Amino acid sequence: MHDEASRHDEPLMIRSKIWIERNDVVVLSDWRVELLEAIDAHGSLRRAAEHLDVPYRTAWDRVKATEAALGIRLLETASGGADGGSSHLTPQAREACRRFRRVSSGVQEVLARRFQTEFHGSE
Amino acid sequence: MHDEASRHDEPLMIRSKIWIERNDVVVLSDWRVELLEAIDAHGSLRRAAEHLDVPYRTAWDRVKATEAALGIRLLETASGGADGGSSHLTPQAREACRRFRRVSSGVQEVLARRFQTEFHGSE
DNA sequence: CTGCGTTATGCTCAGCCATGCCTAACGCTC
DNA sequence: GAGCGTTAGGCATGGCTGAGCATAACGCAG
Repeated sequence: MHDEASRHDEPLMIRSKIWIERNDVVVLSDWRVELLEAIDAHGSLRRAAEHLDVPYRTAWDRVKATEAALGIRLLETASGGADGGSSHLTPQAREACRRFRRVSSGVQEVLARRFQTEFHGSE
Repeated sequence: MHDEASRHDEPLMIRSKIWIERNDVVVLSDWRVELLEAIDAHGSLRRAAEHLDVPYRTAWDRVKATEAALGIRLLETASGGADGGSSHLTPQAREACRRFRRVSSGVQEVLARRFQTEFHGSE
């Protein structure tokens, strides 16, 4: 033990995660919303995945899991064509993202401010 | 696939985690603070562990990890004696808990209120 | 009809982490 | 000194998750 990997030269950081679940399974999370927004921005699941530096397989899994948990269709996809294919968000997907953003907005900033006050960036 | 475990009869729930880390290792978290407070309340690591329904081994590991990451001594322990032994928080441990509580206080309530507004308890 | 890039999905494997089991030391009581 | 309950820690194991690999289908361009 005592690998001493926790060197004390780096500063402390406050972090947080926010998600929605049902029956102990994740329905929506900040990361998943990021993924959906990246898909929307790139028009492609594959490009979104590599933009977030996560395997395509993983990204696809999460989208499917989210669709199942949320019970709504999130993507309108097309395979084949000049560009190989595409993925776009459904209106309900965009609405879900917006709602989630409204729920979680500002929390990290509040935490960062309080953290600064209590731990003043060191310990 | 499609194990259909995500039945839609149960309501959605908003959840969150808050923690402090350094160099990607957890230094303090809401769960760890709970553990420390339970130790303080019971005067024993073992009783705190079973109160939180977690193996003693795990609880002890987390305390040690927290001490290492935080760089301060958290427990004053004694083994042997009439009661078998005891664990009590050091003043610095209590101070760390208080600070963390001040940082994270109220967040869950705010999220719950917003969540209620956006998803009104269903979907 | 061949090639290309994307969607879609199954399968395997490795790594991590929690859990559990075991042992030792301690110090009080009887 | 035997017993008890607690702290302290080593070690094995099992399960879950992510990552990687493989494959098929699709539809347009050339």
